Amino acid sequence: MAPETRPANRRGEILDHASRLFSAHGYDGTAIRLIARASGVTEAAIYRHFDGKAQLYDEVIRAKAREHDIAGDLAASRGHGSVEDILRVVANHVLSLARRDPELVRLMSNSSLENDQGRATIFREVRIPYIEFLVEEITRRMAAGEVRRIDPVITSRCFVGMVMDCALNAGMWSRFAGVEVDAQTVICNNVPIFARGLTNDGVASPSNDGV
Amino acid sequence: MAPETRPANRRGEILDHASRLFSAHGYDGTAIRLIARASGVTEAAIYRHFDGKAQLYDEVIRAKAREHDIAGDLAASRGHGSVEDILRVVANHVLSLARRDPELVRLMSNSSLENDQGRATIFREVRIPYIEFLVEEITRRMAAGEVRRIDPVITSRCFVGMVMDCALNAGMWSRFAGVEVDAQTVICNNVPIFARGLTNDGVASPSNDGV
DNA sequence: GGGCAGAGTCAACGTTCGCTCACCTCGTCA
DNA sequence: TGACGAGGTGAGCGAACGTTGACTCTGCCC
Repeated sequence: MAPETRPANRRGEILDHASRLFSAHGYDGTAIRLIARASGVTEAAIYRHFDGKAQLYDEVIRAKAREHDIAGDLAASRGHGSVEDILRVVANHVLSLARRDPELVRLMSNSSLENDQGRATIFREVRIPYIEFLVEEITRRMAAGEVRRIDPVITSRCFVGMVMDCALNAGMWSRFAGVEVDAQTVICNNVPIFARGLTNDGVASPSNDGV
Repeated sequence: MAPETRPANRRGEILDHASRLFSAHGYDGTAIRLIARASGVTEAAIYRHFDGKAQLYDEVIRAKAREHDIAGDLAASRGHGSVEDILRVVANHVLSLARRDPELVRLMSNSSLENDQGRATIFREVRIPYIEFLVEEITRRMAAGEVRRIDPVITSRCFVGMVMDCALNAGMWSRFAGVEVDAQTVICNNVPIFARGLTNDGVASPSNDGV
């Protein structure tokens, strides 16, 4: 077959196609042959760029996770607003990330036990930034008296877990309840509940309450 | 090979071994040969009992999910105690289920996208019972004025999602934080937060607060 | 006793898997 | 000009995969 024009970044192309296919069919369900065909090269060419399937998968996960600067995005909101505002920032970011990058969502829910390392990589790159941001904010506000005495780490992990679970299982919700639930509706319902449970006075916050 | 004694319930034995292996290695990662060897029969024998690998997997999921009568367990707590008590019942049940049946947990987090049906089965058999119980309880207590005006369905789904995420990712927690967090500690921290956010007066409940 | 159905074995089918080898074709640079 | 390395091809390796067909054994019913 005539290679009309040889692309400058074949490696990146392979990574893109591999990412799409891995997220669609899982690790075991995606054959190197398939990635090669999608990338317009032979399998041997892939082995010029990557050491093997496992390493290719790891690179896919790493690249996908590093595409987003979660910690950087969140840093802009550091120390601003009420606890409720902070929770809203985190929830909004998670859900918009899931909407913008469905492949990442599928990789997150796909990571099998064989590839425990990939699972850990996603956890570290995607989940930890949210948790650490939240821990810091909650701890600060607990010291200031805005937040009741709770365990900031457990609380942050569980809140992030709740939002992640929401993003991961959005498809299931519509399947079983019939109705599609908007992400904003979920946030408007749940963030105030959590915020109210966290704050010291039982009232959500001095911010706007009218929704 | 001499069949010393022919077991009465070969089919059940195969299901058991298949369940263990599928939960350990995933769908694609578990070969029929492996299940056969573990069950002490040949592969052909498995095809005497099941139509194929996909059907075997589906039966595994179905059997595993039906092992537990979640709705029946919860029914005993219907209408009793405060909202906080109800949340605690649900959280306790989920986490004790996860502790008693690690295979189920692994099947839940393993279900790949190829086997979307298995994923839906688990969702329906395991998650829905919790959600429906919670929706009913919250709706009742909202009518009675104990609970603020929120969306019972969204709230229930998110609470169950939070607890499920907690159960599913317990292994990751210990890996990244180093310390193992006890399930009871998580419940004692989070259930009151959620309950306080739900109730009308901002105070958790008339129940005991001393922990 | 004879036929039969269920349960199991053995051997193999065709396919797909991850991966490798020998070879080719460029652009680069001394 | 010519050596060379990066990047690509085509063929094919051995192994593992899901699945099947022909056969055997065994207990049960007529």
